Amino acid sequence: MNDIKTPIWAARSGWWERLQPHEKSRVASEVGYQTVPAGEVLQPLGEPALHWVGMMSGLAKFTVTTTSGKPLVYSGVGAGGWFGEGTLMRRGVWRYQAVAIRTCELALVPRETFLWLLERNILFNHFLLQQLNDRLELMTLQALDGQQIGAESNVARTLRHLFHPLAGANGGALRVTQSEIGQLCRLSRQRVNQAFQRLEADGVLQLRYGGVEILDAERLRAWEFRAPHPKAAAKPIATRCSPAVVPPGNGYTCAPG
DNA sequence: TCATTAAATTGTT
DNA sequence: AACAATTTAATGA
Repeated sequence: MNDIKTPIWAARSGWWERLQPHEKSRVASEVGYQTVPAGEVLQPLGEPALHWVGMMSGLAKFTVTTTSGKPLVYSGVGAGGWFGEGTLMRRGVWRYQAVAIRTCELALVPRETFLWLLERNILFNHFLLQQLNDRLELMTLQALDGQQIGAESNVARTLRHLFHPLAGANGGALRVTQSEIGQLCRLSRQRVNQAFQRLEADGVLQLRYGGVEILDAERLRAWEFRAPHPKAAAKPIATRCSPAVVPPGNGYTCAPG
């Protein structure tokens, strides 16, 4: 009775070990599986979300359709990642599309099972909070793209987001081509290649054929906030004070030069 | 197991 | 975008 069948995706799921034994057995007995070929959607837009979706293998991009009709890629998910919890929690319909960049093998946890865990297991809730917080930070930083953020920061952020679920597993090896990274952060493959080489020169990763190996996760994270132009970084807001702007005797002093 | 070929991916311009 | 070089995967002897 106590022999719980451990699904093959459990080790890298990030949340399986947080379940009680009887919770594990329910999930293991109710989880479903599906394979989605490259280029097809993982979940039908506009229809009620029926499952919490886990990526056993493959790579997918999240897109929304803008008013101009063109799909806008805003995030991605790789092997070990799970998505759909937001839509499940509000018991809503899919408002975004997940499109398979490569063939994806999915694990599907039924909605009722997910909501059941959500109501009873505090450790499971902590996992979801951490994941939602990660995604919130990811998108907050995306607002800075093209402004004070360089391509290296963009690539570093996308890499961290993708390999986070399986950090530690595979020693940080991530099977993602440079072209696929380009799709996820809307950069040309060439620019991604350039960014990769700079990151490799800094020692944060090792380039491999068809993937990368993360060597230093902390330094990779530091790249997310590095300014693109070191020269123009140290510019004070005001270098000179004019008497017309700051009248004398108000307590302010003017910095020389 | 090895050699040959095609396909995929990378690095460069 | 185009090109050459490199790596992997597939095939058959």
